[in-house]
Amino acid sequence: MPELPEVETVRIGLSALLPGRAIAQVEQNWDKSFPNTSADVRQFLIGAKVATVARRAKVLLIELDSKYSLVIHLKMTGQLVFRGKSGEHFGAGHPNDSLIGALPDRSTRVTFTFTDGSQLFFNDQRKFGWIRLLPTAEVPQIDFFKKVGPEPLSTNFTWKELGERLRRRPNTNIKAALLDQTVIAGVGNIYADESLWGAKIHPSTLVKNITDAKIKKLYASLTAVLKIAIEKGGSTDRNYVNVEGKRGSYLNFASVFRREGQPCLRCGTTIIKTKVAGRGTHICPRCQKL
DNA sequence: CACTTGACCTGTCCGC
DNA sequence: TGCGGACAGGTCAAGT
Repeated sequence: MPELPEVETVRIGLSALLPGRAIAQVEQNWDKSFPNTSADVRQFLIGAKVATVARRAKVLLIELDSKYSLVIHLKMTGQLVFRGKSGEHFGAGHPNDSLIGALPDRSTRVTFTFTDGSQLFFNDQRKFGWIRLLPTAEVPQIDFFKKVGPEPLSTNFTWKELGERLRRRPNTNIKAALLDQTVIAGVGNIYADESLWGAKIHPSTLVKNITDAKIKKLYASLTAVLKIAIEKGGSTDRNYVNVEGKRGSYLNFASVFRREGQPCLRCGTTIIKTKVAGRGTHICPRCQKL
């Protein structure tokens, strides 16, 4: 589910809510969602205060004042929903806009309760997501962070670097290369399809057959799509919600994702859905030719 | 080694 | 309505 824009939206939400709050209690009903608890919980989690909330790739980092951090991956259906103690409302808009009802519910895997009575719920229908508690200094050493590629929206990420990194996978198709987190961080199925449409590249095109001119276009469309998606609060296809339980609106502005059967916004040709790199893939068959 | 496929899970939707 | 199968936004491990 959540890709870079969705995780960034959650990070922004948590950054406004969590710092300064101290954890009083942690409950879980599915051990695999938060495997390393026991002794660590008591020593470095209970009583610890949230310092900052950061993001790298699709991973959230909640840094505590105990020199430990909560490392969270939402995978396909993870949600982090914050609730004040009864009656207390946080965030913009009406609380009834939340897609999530009373919590905990049947998809709640972990519940963090803060000393002021507020709560953070980790919901995860498919149970693929996870939370780890690690010493903050060791976080960059986990396998995923050692291998993950650069942040596409960082100021020093250029079209040339995108090209160099993509071309380490010359014989695979461009969609699989974009989805490969060791090539570039944070791109998933939605924004791969959106950015390839923007650059008029067929997702099955082998990387070695893509020109520099096309790489430049892809860089421009990818960075633009990610920025717009963050502005729109991400994409809600099925499960994704922000920390208030509300949907993101990017799909109202999407060019191809979930628009099969509808006209291409450039040429009017009907958008089709196929399968590339094992994933549902949306293309304009006229704008994106092999 | 480069690349692709299956597994991890639950829930929903579609065709018979 | 019931039931089987396909599919869903991610990432690893295992397979070719």
